[in-house]
This record gives sequence, structure tokens and C-alpha cells, in this order.
Amino acid sequence: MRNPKSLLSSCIRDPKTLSTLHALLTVSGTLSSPSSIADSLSRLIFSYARLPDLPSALLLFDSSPHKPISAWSAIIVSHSRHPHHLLRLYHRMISGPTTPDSPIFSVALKACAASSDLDLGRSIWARAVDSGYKGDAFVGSSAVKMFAELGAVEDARRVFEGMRRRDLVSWTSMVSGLARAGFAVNAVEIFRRMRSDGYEGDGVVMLALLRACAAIGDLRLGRSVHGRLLRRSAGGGTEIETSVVDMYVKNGEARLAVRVFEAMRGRRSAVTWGALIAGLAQNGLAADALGRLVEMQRIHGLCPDSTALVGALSACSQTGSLESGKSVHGFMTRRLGLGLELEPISATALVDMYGKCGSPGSAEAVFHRTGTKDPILWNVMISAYGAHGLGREALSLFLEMRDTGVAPDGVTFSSLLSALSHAGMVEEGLAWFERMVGEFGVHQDERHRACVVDLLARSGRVEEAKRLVESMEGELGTVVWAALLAGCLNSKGSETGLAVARRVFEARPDDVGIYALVSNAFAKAGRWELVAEARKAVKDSGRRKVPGYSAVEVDGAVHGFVMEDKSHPQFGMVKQVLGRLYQQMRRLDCAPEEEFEVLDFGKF
DNA sequence: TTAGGGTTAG
Repeated sequence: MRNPKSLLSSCIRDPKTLSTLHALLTVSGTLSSPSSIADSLSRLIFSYARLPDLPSALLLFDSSPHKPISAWSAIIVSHSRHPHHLLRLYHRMISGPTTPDSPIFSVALKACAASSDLDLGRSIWARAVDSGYKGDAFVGSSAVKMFAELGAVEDARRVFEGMRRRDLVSWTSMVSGLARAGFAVNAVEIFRRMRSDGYEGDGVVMLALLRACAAIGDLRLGRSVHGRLLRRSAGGGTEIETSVVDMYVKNGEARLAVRVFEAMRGRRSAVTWGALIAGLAQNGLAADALGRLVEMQRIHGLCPDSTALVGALSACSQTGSLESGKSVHGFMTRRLGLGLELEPISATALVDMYGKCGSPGSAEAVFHRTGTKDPILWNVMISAYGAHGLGREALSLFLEMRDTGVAPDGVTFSSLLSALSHAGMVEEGLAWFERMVGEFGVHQDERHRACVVDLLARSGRVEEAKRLVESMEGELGTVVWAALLAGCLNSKGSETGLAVARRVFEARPDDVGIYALVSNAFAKAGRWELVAEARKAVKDSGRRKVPGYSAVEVDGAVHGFVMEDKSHPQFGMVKQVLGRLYQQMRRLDCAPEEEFEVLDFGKF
């Protein structure tokens, strides 16, 4: 047998490459063992990749006239962190005679997931099946994850069910894939099957499961997962415990989340803080969320990541804390390098915050400065205009969105219709309500219907609104009825309101809030016996209406106002101003009628 | 020297 050095010489012509190769092989002791050339070549490629020196790995690979499967495998796997390069190499390979092996199929499928290329993913999987890798646990797990992550849940399921043997990782891919794709119930089902197949499950499955519990609000299962983690000596580690915090806040259990969070002292990362801050904001605990943002920086010296900042912005939006919102914005800007722009999620949260805190101009400025505009960013900007009665601006931004080639979705039309409604642009509203289906293929759901009913009713066309509701097909939800009732209450006359209220009341909706409208409509018609009946129905159901709430910030302090709440120190003055406004409304003939006044303003 | 892993906006 020829010695390894001469064998290598015949494969690699570049002397410089060869000398490096030789040196490396000598150092690693490979030359003294009887390993094959192919083996040495792939080892050398991996050695370069580990440095990491991918250009040299590529040079070596390219300069070798013989490219055995192990060399292809080595060069492709070495590019795992560069999905686009990896896929280019994959294409190069399949245009030649060599068939990919299991590692190549695995990493190529993973790369498709990373570059969101479902079509390529499908074709790679098809080739893997043709090449006999259908039952391969590695290839199968990668395919399951890729399909689930790219929304092709049925394909993921088919791959998974077709696997001959499943190990812990393939089970986990399926549980996690379903949980991520929003099929939380199915994720839990697969987990149960996994248990009955004899797998206990490790931390990674627990993460997927916690995600599923968070999504479907399965607090019982969530608590049992938490319990299992506590019974294990370690408790799970930072990642898992962070997921526990997240699972509790998403289930509305902010107190439990805080308890877990406090118990994590010393093991909390910026991500943990971010999960808590965002969660507190989601639970309406805006002040707590903002307090935690300060605490993490001042007391714990941690730098908040964008999740924590976005959570804090959402808290500012809820309470109208413009000053806090501005300081978060300042923080974000300072942290960006020159010429860098905000990521879409942060930009969206900022636009939303400015829109809800009364600064549509600042919202606009952030919007225009953001280069990559996704649909959600357009939507929040349209809403920001709408919230300030800027119907024309909302409409022209919507048209710009369409002309830019960004497809409007259901939320876009809710924002648009609501903006047009609040600006009194009735005809435009009706027209776009029609066009959203025909021209854009967006399904009209309850929110859109409610918007249009509101649009008509608000402008005094209550009868038309009622006819529209009557013409609507399918089950009508509370939102539509509420919009119609509110319209009736705001317009002259009480006949239509009474008729609608009767129908709604007979249907006994679950939503407690609508009974207030029903009761007001009865009162407006002077039917006090029905008022008493409606109130009794609410009382008997044992539920309470969540009070309406509004807030305004003056000199950095937020003042909240709740129905029937007289606790504000300047309550007397507020009432006086409201009284003056009411007088003005009367002069302009847009004040509510007397009976209504008694019921509504009287409580203030 | 191949596969599964935490938080975020309307």
C-alpha cells in the first residue's frame, strides 16, 4: 500500500494546500494510522471548520479532484450556521452523481427551515425518501421540525406518522413543532402518546409542553409540568424556569409567575426579566411592568433586551404614559449604532405606544423612519390615525400600503373601517367594507361587521344598520349587537333600540357588558320593568362587568378614570369641565338625550 | 462529524 502522503498528493494538486494538510495530519497523528484518503480529507475539512476557517475548508474541498461522499458531507455539515451557503453547496452536490447521506439531508432540511423555503424543503424531503431515508430518525426529526416551523403541519404529521422508529428527539420535534405552529392541543396529545410509548421526557420536551400550556391556557397541565420540574432536584435551569414564568402569565396567573420569578433569584437572565415584564403588561399590570424594568437595570445592573422594552412599551400604551414611553424610545435609540434602524417589532411597539398616548405625529415619525415595514407596522399606524379621528390620513396610508404591495389582512380592515367610522366617513367605509372581500379576498369577520354597523349607527342611520344586521348570514356575535345597541342609544327615538334590546336579551348572551347596553335601551324606552329584569339576569349570573377605564397623562403623572369612581383629588373640577362640555354639546345639538344623561353621566 | 430548546407588537 502506498503511503498516505503520496495518496494525498494524487488527490490534491495545490502544493500549499497539501503542505497544510500534511502538517495538520501529522500533528493530529492521522498519518501514522491506516485511515483512508477520504477520511483524512473530511477530517481536515472539519478541522478547518472548527477554527473556524470556512474559506480554507472550501479551498481544500474545491482543490480535491475526488469528492467522495464523506467530503461532501463534511463541507456541507460545516456550513450549518450559514444556511444560504449550505443550500448552494447542496445544489452543487445533487447536480453531480453523488447521493446525499443522512447528515446532509438533516442539515439541508434544517437550513430550509432557517431560510423559510418550504418548496425546497419539500423537494429535499422527497429526495430523502427516494434515497431510502424515510425511516431515518435524524432526517425525519429535521423534516418534522422544518415542516411544522414553516406552517405545513399536515406534512409534519405525515413524516412523523411514517417514521418506523421514534426516539426521544423525534417525539420532541413533533411536540415542539405543533406547539410552535399554534396546534397546542395536538402537541399535548402527542406528548400523551409519547408517555404511553414509554418515554418520560426531558427538559426540552418540557419546554415545548410549557409553550403549549401557555397557548391553550391549560393551567392544570402547566402546573403539573411545573410540579414535576420542582420534584426533580434541579428545578430545570434558567430556560425552563423562564418558560414556567411565561406559562403562568399567559394563563393570567401573574402572582404565581412573580412567585416563580422571585424564587429564581441568581438564575435570572435578561430573557427571564423580559418574559415577566411582557407578561405583567399583558395582564394589565402596567405599573408593575414598568417598575420591573427600572428594577432590572438599577438594582440588578442588567441591560433590558428588546423583549423587555417592547413589553414596557405595551404597558405605557395601556396607561397612556407618554413620558415613560419616550424614555424607553430614548433608550432604544441610544443603544442602536449609527445608521442602524429599529427592528420591526420594536418599531411597531413604538408606533402603537405613540398612537395610544396621544402623539400621532411621533408615531408617524417612527413609522417613516422604519425601512422594513411589515403588515403589522402598517396596521398600527392606520390605527393610530384612526384613534385621533384622522380618517383621511388613515385611508391614504391604507392606499399607500396597497400600492407598496403589502397585502392588507383582516386587522388592516378593522383599523381602516374603525378610522373611517370615527371620522364620519360613512360612504368610504361602506365601500371598503364591500371591496375587502371582492378585491382583497379578506374574510369579513365579526369585528368588520361591528365596525360597519357602528359606522352607520353613529351617523344616525340606525334603521339601515339594523337592516344590515338582519341581512347578515351566520351566527352574529355580541360585538355586532353591541355596536347596533350603542348606535340606537346615541340616536333619537327609542323604538328600534327597544326592539333590538329585546332580541339581544332573549338570546341571553354570555358577555355581561352587553346587559348594560340592553338595560340602558330599556330605560330609554321607559320600560323600567325590563330594566329590573335585565339587572336581575346579570346578578343571577354572578358575573361582574369589567368597568370601562380611561387614562390621561399630565406632567408625567397618569390619571385614571373608572365609572363611578370619585376618588380622584380633582374630581370636582373634572365634573365641572365635563358639565361645560356637555353644555357645548347641547348647543351643537349633539348631546345625548335627557334619559340617557340620567343613566350615564349621572353616575360619574 | 447530523435531529428536538426560553421572551416580544396590531
